[in-house]
Amino acid sequence: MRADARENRARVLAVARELFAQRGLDVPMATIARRAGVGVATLYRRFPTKEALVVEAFTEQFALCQAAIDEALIDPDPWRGFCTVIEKVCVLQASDRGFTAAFVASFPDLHTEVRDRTWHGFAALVQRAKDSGSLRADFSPHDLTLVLMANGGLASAPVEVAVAASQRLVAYLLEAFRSGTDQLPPAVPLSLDLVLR
Amino acid sequence: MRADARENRARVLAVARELFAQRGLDVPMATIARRAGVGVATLYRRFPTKEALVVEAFTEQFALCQAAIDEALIDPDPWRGFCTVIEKVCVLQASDRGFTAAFVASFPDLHTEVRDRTWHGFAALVQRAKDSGSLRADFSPHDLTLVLMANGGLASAPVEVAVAASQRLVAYLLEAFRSGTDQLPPAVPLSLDLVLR
DNA sequence: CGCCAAGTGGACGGTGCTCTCCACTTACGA
DNA sequence: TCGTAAGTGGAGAGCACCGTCCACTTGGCG
Repeated sequence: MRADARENRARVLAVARELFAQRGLDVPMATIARRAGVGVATLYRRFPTKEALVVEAFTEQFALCQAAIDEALIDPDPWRGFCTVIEKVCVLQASDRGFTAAFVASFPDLHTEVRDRTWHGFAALVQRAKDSGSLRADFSPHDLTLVLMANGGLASAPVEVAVAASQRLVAYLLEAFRSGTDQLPPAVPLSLDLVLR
Repeated sequence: MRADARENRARVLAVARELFAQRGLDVPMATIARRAGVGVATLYRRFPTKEALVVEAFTEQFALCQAAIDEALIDPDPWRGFCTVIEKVCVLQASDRGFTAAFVASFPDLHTEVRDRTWHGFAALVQRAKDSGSLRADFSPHDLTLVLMANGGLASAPVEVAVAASQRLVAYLLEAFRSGTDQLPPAVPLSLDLVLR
């Protein structure tokens, strides 16, 4: 690959990440191209479709999620590990407007590879937290999806507001996850497949 | 207005309500027209713009929200009143895919008239619940918006799933609203203006 | 230095949407 | 029954977007 081409590709990706974060996924490809100082054709040569660009632009964030889980599994305090994961992922989601959309948009592709690993990691985290007595027994791993979807609902607000709101929401939820005095409606098996439509 | 015209108008409105609930607000006007057995022109004659149709289609639901608050203010048990409002509104929102979008889409029009009334009603409800000692003191009326936005995030799932998920989410949140042992991040003044973009 | 594959940009086709225009039809008062 | 204003449907204007095509430019190897 020629040097100038590689540079252009990198610039496109950077611009895409920025615009997706600020304005969500419905930024026109032409806008991204213009802001990156290239023509649309260049953009499409590197990323055959918009979805491809989206996926590539967000793989970094997905890796961060995975890393958060891995790290939490090492934390000697199971409850703190559990909380940290939820807090980290929610901040990530709230501070990047395209995150949720990218997540579902790319799900058919991530397929079982990354997905199952993340899921099992989180399930383990949940079990550890339950065993230590800090997480309520009727918490379901599916509740992670519940949290993600709920938190995603904040994305329509401007970023700083969304982050602040997300922090308060997460604080409320974590408190509810810990105490566990009341009877809950049954857990809903929200595999993200469902969400994907 | 001629009899046949009135009938057509009603049919359009019914179809619109149904389709918006099932599929969200991005149903094409042509689809609504076809399903109602009329041409697009007829539709546009009655509702000069798509937004007008949306607003008209959802005024019923808005009234239901208002009624829920009024009713709750009469409830002798302040905490039960508070819970009922949140539960009712959230179910409404989760079972109708277009609800949230319609809510924000029509906000500039509802303007101060309905809006302030709803807001003051809810604030009163909150105060009552706090005074009775059942609602945590650091709960903010702005947290209603927080709940609405979070609950709105569930709307991308199929309706029955969304309702079930919403019920569990609300149960978690209400528990957190009641107990109130932990320190919270500050409330975020999420006036819906902000959400509107 | 010169060649050419790799790279480029902008015009353009295709699609799907909202809303308008206008020639035609129909309810209904007189 | 008949005239007419109210009502109607469908074609299409206008717009925004995704993705393609092709004549042109340029980096960098030999």
